[in-house]
Amino acid sequence: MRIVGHLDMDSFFASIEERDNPRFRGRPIVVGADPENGRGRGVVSTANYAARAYGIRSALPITKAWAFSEAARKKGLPPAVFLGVNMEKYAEVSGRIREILRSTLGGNILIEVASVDEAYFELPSLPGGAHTGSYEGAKAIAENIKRTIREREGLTASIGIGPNKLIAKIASDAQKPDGLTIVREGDAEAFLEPMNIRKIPGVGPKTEEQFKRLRITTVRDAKRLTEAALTDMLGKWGPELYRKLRGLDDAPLVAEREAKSIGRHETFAHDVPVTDRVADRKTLESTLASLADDVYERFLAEVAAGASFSSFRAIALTVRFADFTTKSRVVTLPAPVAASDPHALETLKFQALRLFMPFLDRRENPGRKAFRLLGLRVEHLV
DNA sequence: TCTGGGGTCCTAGGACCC
DNA sequence: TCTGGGGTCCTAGGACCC
Repeated sequence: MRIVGHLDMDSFFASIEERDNPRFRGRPIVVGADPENGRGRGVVSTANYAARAYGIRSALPITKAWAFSEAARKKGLPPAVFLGVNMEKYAEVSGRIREILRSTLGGNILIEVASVDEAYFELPSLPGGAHTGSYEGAKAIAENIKRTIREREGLTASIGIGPNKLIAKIASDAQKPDGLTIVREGDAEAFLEPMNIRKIPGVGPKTEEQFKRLRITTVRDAKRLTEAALTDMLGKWGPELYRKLRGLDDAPLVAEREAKSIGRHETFAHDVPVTDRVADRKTLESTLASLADDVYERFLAEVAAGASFSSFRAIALTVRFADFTTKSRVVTLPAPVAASDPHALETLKFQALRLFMPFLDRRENPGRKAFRLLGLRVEHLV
């Protein structure tokens, strides 16, 4: 038997901003793109619970968030406060929370940092299957973590405890915010059955749509399907989902994740047309160059910080057109480019440009569509 | 009301080799 | 005289997650 915990910070970015800006305390707060009075480009990153009451949530277009806020204002409610994403600050807080986890849990408890605002931990079990811990013990640990985060950071977190990562993660979401949900092994199936199929990590809009056509909305409904039927439907993911629907998951915690690629992409404030105008060409080329600078800088920083890789072998370019169609082009180089190579950045810029040039051309861009986004990524890190 | 930016993983087809 | 089977690498696209 395993005992796994999942810690999930509550509306992390927005909560940090609310904490750091006392004048916004209690107000709806939206962290994300600049709304530019309703004409902004981009989406909501995080909304606090007051903003969610207006219908504002993560991934919502910022224009729509603005409209919701305006609608509330016209009803005499406080409008939302819109703030940009200060990733450096959030990463710092994230690091301190990681330290709280480590010090609270002690040395022999495995921790997996899953993202800037999520982490798993697992209580050690003995080879025979007996357990050094218990669900009661896990509950005390979770309460201690939550209390310490509240005292030291002034933030709330939700924690789920279960027999595996899957159940722990779904449990942490079950009673947000400031929740603590414990699901014992024998209760896992009953816990999942009434839930919407979308609660299973890995089931997104497309899979949901496939299920809808079969009149399936809940986990209980989906359990009607045999493993073979799910495999026909979803390929390799089918058997995995078959087990997840039954609360089964043996994925181990991974203490140290290493990057497999490093990239950056940028949406233009206004689409850049394909013209012969020098200014437009300059915008495209200088954007590519600055993407390359950033990617290379971050790649170097990773290497310097002791990553297991020290070179890249592939370069990928992403182009998104005004109509949102997206194309990618990858080149795998004959030999890896080392971080120490004095021409590494030059190579990156040259290859980026080489991959991009055809998109200015009728062959790769017959409609002469304007560019919405450019992206650059180094892959195949070795 | 048009749809960010950082990623991971999977699929499928073609080239190429034995 | 029309076509095998296994394996690897590469490329493009898409689903999904936070």
